[in-house]
Amino acid sequence: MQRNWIGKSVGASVKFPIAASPKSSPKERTSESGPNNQTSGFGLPASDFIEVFTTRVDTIFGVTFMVLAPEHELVPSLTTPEQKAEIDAYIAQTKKKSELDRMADAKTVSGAFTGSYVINPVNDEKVPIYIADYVLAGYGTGAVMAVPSGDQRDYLFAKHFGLPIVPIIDIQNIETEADPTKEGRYINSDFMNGLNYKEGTAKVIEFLENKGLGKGKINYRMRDAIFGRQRYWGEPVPVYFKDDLPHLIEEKDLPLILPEIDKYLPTETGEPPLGRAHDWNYNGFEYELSTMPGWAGSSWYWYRYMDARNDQEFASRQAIDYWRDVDLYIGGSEHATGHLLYSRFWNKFLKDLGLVPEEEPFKKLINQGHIQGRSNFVYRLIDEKGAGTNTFVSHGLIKQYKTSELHVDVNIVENDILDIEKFRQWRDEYKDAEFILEAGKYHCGVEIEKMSKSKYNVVNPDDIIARHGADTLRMYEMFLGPLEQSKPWNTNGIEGVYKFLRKFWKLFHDEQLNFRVSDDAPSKAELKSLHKIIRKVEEDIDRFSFNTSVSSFMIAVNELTDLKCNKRAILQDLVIVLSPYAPHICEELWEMLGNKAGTLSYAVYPKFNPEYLVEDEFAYPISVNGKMKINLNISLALEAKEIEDFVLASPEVKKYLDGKSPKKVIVVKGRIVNIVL
RNA sequence: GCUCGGGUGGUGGAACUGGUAGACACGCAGGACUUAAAAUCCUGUGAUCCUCAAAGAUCGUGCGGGUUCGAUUCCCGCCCCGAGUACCA
Repeated sequence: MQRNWIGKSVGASVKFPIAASPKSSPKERTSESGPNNQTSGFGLPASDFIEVFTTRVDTIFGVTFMVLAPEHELVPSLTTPEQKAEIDAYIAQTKKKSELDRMADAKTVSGAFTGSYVINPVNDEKVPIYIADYVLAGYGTGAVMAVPSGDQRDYLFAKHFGLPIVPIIDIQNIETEADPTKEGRYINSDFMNGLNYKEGTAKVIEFLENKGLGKGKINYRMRDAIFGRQRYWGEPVPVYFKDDLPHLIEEKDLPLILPEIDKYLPTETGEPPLGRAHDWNYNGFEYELSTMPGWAGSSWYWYRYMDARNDQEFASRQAIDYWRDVDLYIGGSEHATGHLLYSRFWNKFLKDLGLVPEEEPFKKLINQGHIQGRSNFVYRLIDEKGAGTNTFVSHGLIKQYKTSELHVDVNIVENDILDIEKFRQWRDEYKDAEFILEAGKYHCGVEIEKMSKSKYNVVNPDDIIARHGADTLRMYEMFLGPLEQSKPWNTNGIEGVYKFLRKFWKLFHDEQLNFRVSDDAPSKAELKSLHKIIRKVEEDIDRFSFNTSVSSFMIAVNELTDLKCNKRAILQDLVIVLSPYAPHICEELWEMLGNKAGTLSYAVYPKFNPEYLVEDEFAYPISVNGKMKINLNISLALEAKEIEDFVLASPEVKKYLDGKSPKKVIVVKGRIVNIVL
């Protein structure tokens, strides 16, 4: 995602000489363009050329016009007297359009002819110069060489203004739209004719370089790089103005602190809020009134966290060398292109200055998913006149009726079944509502949307905590699925987690719910259950897979319940392992087990002992031609050849062999046996 | 258009590094306990076919190919959904 945002494009920069027009001599143009009359990198006056950036310099023989952004600095000097009215009108029209309109309006073709021409450097053809708002002043040079046969925007523009469209590649199909292909061989391209894309590009760049009119170039585009904000909350910029020129304030006067102001609004004259400050100046000189954007601080704040009370420097070298970088960054993917990109950028800068040790600021990044809303609907019956009635049709039956869909509060719906009584109480207008039911129940429709009050799909966690407790909510959030996945909030499965916690509690209690834990030595099976979960949770935490841990806890508690296990030696360790997932209930049980209250967080995580998990037999799946047929219990002490003999000799397998001898037998010890017939 | 995710039962999801697809949970169905309900417990639950039953067979991880003894997993080509972004030459 960041690659896309940086916007690297590999291409070439090409200069198109402006054709001398009889009505405006080069001299006049030079005087008009004033400060632009500098020499360019090519050793010629900049204003005698229009420079463009292109990623397809190979298509230069297909150029049939040139387009400048309306804001381009050469527009006034290029406009001939006959075209002045049209150009002025067009510029006025684009200025009126907001940035948003311009984007929304992307499909409408508009533009105006300046009356001037440039010379195509490869074939000396005169090419008309237009202006159009599809060319952006802020990107490249604000000018494009238009190749209507290869670029769709140029194509539409050419069609609209009746400009020629010249095919330049033999296999190009340009009947209905532009064809940007790189396959095929060049035509209508003079010295490039017959060459392919790679050869042609090299050749044309060589040609332009020899003439001093072009060179290969890589363009970058950095968005949102503006560093000033006209608002109060932000770091003030340590700059003052003297004779209208900006100067940095002395280092000894840092940090510059935000001044107090009466209200956080622009001044009456339209200055930013800092303009309201009284006596806020630098030795009598005015400060810059903009403040820094949010990403100024967010691009390096983790270093400040390392040494927050340091009033001498942003953080001491000692602190930075100790903490170095951020081990794990968890955040939403909406930060991937903004905050996280700039953070890397700043960090590389700080590294180059030798102020920080690491090239990259974050070791690991996780984008957590978003919880979406899950809306429920009821379906109101419509009468012949098209008016809504007070009768509601269950979702499965709506095809048989004419209905309109209405959002219903998800808090009066359970597992998509509407609580009819609560619905009647929900709003006065529904108090006499009638229902057409399916098997006695009203089924609601479902849709995934943003969580929003207007959609009545907002679920308040407090309600869930009141009903099931904070541990249930916490575990259910983990149980829902992988951390990185977005999904709708849906409490349909919450009962399972709630039941699990009660079952867990019951392990420590007898049938009358008296606390009862035994000090007997644990059995092999109990130790196996415990150590399976110790290992599983350790692995799962390492890969941030919390949903699978919760499942495994359920398995462990189910097994221990079946074993009727109430042994301290097992349960105390289980409490420790479960405590990050269900801290409240575990803290309670920890204390009941006789430990000092509040010390569970300091308990040592139990040590996994693989010996308890050692098996001496394994139920090998036996497959025939890759398809699983049966399981055979075989000692794990046997080696591949012995396993093969055992399997082929067993009567259950002989049935599948049908008297034939197998072509091949694959044995993977401890995993599988596959017989190929 | 581009970039990044994702597609597995009725549902949320599991499957380590190519090795028993559907763990765990919800829902549903049936049963036990109960005057009843709640709670709790037990059994079943991918689809199709076959059978009185037991058992069995075939298909099955978005679609089409490929590699492999073996593919949800690897490769090639598509389709669909979600998020972000966009006249960027």
